[in-house]
Amino acid sequence: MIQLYNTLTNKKEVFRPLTPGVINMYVCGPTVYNYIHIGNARSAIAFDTIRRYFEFRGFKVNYVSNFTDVDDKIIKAAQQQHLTALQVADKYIKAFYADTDALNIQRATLNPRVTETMAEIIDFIQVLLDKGYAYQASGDIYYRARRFKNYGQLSGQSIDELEQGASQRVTAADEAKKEDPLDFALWKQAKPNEVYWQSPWGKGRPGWHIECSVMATKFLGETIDIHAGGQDLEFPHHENEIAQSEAKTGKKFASYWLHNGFVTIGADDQKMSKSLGNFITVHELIKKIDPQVLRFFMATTQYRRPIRYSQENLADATANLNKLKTAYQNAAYRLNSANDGPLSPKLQEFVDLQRQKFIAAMDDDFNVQNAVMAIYELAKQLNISVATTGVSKTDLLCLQEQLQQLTEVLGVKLRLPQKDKEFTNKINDLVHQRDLARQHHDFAQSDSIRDQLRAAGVILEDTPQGTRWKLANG
RNA sequence: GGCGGUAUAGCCAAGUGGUAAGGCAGAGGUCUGCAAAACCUUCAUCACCGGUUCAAAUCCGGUUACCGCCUCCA
Repeated sequence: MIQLYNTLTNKKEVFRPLTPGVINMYVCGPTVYNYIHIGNARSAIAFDTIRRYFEFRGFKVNYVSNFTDVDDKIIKAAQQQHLTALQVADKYIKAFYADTDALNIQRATLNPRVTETMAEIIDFIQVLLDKGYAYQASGDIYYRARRFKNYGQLSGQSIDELEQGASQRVTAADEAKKEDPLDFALWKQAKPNEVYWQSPWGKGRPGWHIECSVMATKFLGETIDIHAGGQDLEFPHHENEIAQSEAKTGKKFASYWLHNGFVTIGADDQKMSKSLGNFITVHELIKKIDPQVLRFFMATTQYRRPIRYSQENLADATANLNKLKTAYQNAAYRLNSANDGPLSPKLQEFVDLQRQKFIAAMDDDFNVQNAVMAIYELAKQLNISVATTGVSKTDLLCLQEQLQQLTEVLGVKLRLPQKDKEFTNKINDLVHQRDLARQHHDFAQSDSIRDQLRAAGVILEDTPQGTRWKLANG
């Protein structure tokens, strides 16, 4: 039984998809005018991990995440870079895939783009106009927020309080066109030299909120199981999506709303955001650190909690990940000399127990902190087994496989890429020379070889089964 | 002003009534020619005040601090 914290009700609820065994999930994607920063990555990692867990539990997940490929920021970037809006979008979509692939984020089932969904967006707006939920105002189309009786249900805001907040601000030029400050744009009239689409209301482009309503309902149906995104989207973006979608279909838009916490940075733990300018792009960061470390760092924090970005926390994550990788690799080395034999029932029982604990923790709103404990238990037992005389290959493989499977749910790979054969032979040769020196108690010579290898990034470890080696950088 | 979220050891963090999981770092030990890796041992009364209770980090009331949303932002 999986429980999710539903932002719509502010409660943990038992998760029941509309169709048993199938999950339709929509995650708000990025506006592609820049490289994604690690806050964006956090969101992608959080929901990728959730998706992986659902799949681990046997669900089929239809995972749709959009690209906002036309908006003010893109148009501005295009003008600055002397490119078309389309070219800017294409460039950063490509970069998005490069970054997310490095972070082992599975590709979505579908990544629809706003510019490829224009006909449906126009139709959708037309329905809202026909139903009286929208109105024209000098070329723009706005949504009548007050007309939608449940407006504010997701964010827990009362309409009047919102109005109070809004009233403190200076009214912009566009505000004057609206009937009510709460209203938001569905369609914006094109300004000179802007990219535009032809509509029944003239040349223009969609407002920000409408695209997600259209794409979610188009590709996943009028009622979807899970709608997800960052906490900053809860209001007004998701609130407006509900208003648009439910006004059109008369049906519940999404059963469960999930919102991930922010990445914070600096002494005062400020939210990392593009508007504050305090962001670090994935593109730059993964030049300096192993993308798997970033993945591990973010995937091992429960999705609703904030993540404090700091060198210390990153170093912590590195150490923890290395611990797991080392256990996995040491087992791989030990397998060469392990005995054949049946699986020990006691070990089987232990492994099953850890797996159950992992599942119980993840079932509880993806409590990854508790889930990861089972992973550490497996790694510890693996280390103990590796050091046990006469351990069977079967036992080692059972532990190793389970460790691998559970970390893979977090999107973290423990298995190393194949090393170059020529390189491997060269190292093995030196290791052999060192072993000979050690046999003759020529420790000056053996230590010299070890130092030489260390300088080359190869670390030697002597075990009762012989000398194993690994690369310093993992 | 409204709404929401946090506050547990140097750091990350679990824990929703029964006397503080786990990881990193630190200290000590075992193993090793020395290392490395690993294993073992050790390390906190839970922001503050008051209340309920045989018993509270956990429930109730209040206070403080920090963060976020209400405007484009994952």
